[in-house]
Amino acid sequence: MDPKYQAVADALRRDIAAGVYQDGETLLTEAELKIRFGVSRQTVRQAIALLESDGLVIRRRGSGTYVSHGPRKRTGVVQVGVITTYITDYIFPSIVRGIESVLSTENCMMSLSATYNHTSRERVLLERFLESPVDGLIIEGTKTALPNPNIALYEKLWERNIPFLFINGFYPQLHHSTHVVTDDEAGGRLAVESLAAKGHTRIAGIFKSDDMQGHLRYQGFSAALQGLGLPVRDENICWFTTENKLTFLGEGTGKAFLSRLRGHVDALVCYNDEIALRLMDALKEAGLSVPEDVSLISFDNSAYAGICTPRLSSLSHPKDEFGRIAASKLLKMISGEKETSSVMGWQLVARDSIRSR
Amino acid sequence: MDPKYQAVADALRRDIAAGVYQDGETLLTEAELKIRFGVSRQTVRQAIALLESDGLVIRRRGSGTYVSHGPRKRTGVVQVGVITTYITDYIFPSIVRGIESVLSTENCMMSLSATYNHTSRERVLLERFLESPVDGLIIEGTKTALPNPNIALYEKLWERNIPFLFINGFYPQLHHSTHVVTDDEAGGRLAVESLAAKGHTRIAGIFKSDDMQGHLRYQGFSAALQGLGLPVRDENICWFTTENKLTFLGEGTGKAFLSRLRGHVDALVCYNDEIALRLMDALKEAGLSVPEDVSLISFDNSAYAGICTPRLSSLSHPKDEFGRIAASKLLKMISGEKETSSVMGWQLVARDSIRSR
DNA sequence: TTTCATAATTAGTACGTACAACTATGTTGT
DNA sequence: ACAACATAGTTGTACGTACTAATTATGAAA
Repeated sequence: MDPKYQAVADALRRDIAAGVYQDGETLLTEAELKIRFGVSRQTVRQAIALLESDGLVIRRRGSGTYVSHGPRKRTGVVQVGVITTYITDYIFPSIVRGIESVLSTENCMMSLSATYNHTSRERVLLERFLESPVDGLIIEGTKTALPNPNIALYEKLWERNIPFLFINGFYPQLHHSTHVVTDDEAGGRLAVESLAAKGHTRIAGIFKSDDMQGHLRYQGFSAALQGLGLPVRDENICWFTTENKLTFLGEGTGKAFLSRLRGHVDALVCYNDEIALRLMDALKEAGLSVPEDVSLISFDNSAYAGICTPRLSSLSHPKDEFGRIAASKLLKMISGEKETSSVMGWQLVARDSIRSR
Repeated sequence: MDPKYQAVADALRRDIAAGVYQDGETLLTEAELKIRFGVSRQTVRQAIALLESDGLVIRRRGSGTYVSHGPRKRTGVVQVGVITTYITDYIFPSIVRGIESVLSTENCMMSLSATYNHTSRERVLLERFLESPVDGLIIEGTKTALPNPNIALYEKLWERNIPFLFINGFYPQLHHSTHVVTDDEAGGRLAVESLAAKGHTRIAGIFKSDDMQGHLRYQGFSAALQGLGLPVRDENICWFTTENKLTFLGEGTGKAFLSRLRGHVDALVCYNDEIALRLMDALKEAGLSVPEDVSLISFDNSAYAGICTPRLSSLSHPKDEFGRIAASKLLKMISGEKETSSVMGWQLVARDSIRSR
């Protein structure tokens, strides 16, 4: 037979599960329970200790024992999980620094992990965060242009009442999710218009096919071309993916795209600085010089952009600020506030990779 | 004042940490403890309950209370805390990436925080990690050349059986701590010898005064000068700190040091690339050119070193590897193995900042 | 109505006692 | 030599009492 304190704890567990007690309300004092169950106060305390270690109730000296039947328990330190595609490369250090700068002022700890843009890793990470729960998550979507196989896990986060927020890319399948993103469609337009303003008319583009950013930048790109009455040729568009980004310029369609440039194209819109750098190498290899033969514009304004030769003209967004906004938004969500999504604009940082015609 | 059961628990934790009790052996019965501490058996039980929930002891009814002095049970997800001075600047992204690459293959989560080289922040972080415990910690020491005010917290980690490991710098006050560091004394010697090999004899140095790395590099620096029969002049040494690193070259002793260089000094050993870059700016300002007027060698071989003009000759250590070694060592410590410290060597990456005389 | 002091209420700490359940060990009987 | 039993020692459960510390409610005073 179970000991009495076990029996009392079980009875209380059942009551709590059945919803006998309201959420934040105090419904059971030790004195009352002592009478109700006909046991000593010590035994009641022993039972409640079990519930407390399960996180079902919270005891507050002088006040009462509260059923924490619902959302969050906010015990001192707030645990925030951050899932990005990469941690320490490219523009991510800046974003992470922004996030950290906000979290460090609050009483927060940041658990950082990387997906390397693989949904399989995203799945593993989400499962870990579900197993040892956090108070909130900041997530950079993985391959957001493709149907995401981990939607069920995100819905589990919803059920567990763990707030989460997307940065850079999010999943359209998940309705009403909050996100902090750049206005990539507008960015695509701005890139084309910046080139057109310098007299370029034959404009090609390289885009990433598995990210929503790639699709949107392409969308803005082609919309702007149409708006300016410039031709949109399929053969002037080159697509790459996470998996072939290191090699696509040297093989298959990428190689064909490159060899077609001379004489057909004045300017190129690049998905981001990382690819722009690879492209510049490939162009040099092919005997084309930037910006004399081809002008170049890209996205992100990473540290590389100001360093390479020629220096890259690149669209910029405030990366630290980006992280700070995301972090403070998430903290508000954790404390129960509703938050709406933010969309941030791009600004051209003009350098040497665009030539006037 | 702490309640008695807390005091008893703390005393027992200390004893266990100090190795008073053998591992599997039962060494403490409630009756004995009751007499030893002069408290009631209930109070003893309350204390032991704390130890048990920490996994330090195991109670077996009818048998005794056993010190489980060994590895803690690896239940599911392993939480690893990482405390560095900075997260996203300089060489830290590489180190963090190394750590992450190991942790991600195991079932680990990484909680990342930065001290910005302030012991007050180190204190806050350690308190947080004690409050919501992790399975292990990788810590970069803060101002390791100065007496550390948070030693008591580190000893608490010992008592709690939470393994921790230092990288880059550690605290000599903490005996028998494990660390993964570079051989800074040898580095200091190598820097001087590399300059001397190019014919430099009048060699000055800039070092950080609040890190042990600074002291050791200086130690190797001056030992090498003496070994080569070269003069070691105090006025050829410039010290800076975390707090004045942005400004010291423009004021006070730093300014005086700079203005003394011309005509008195052939070559400079710099604490690291970050300071070397600032120095190069200051030298240009002062009308001195590198390497024509002054040769320069520094430490860390950061990404900057290959980019700036002139490109910096810098001592290098494998930063990713550094993080990987630290992480896998910690994981072994978490599973109960004893680990010894590692010291890694430096290798000169020669570029353009050293001129032959 | 606000402010402040006080009382009442509630959980936390600490001690004590008694007995139950279990384990280890030694003793006895076969 | 082996099994059954008894016993001492250990932790677990349960109750009781008394007091402390924190919070909340109350009521008087301003």
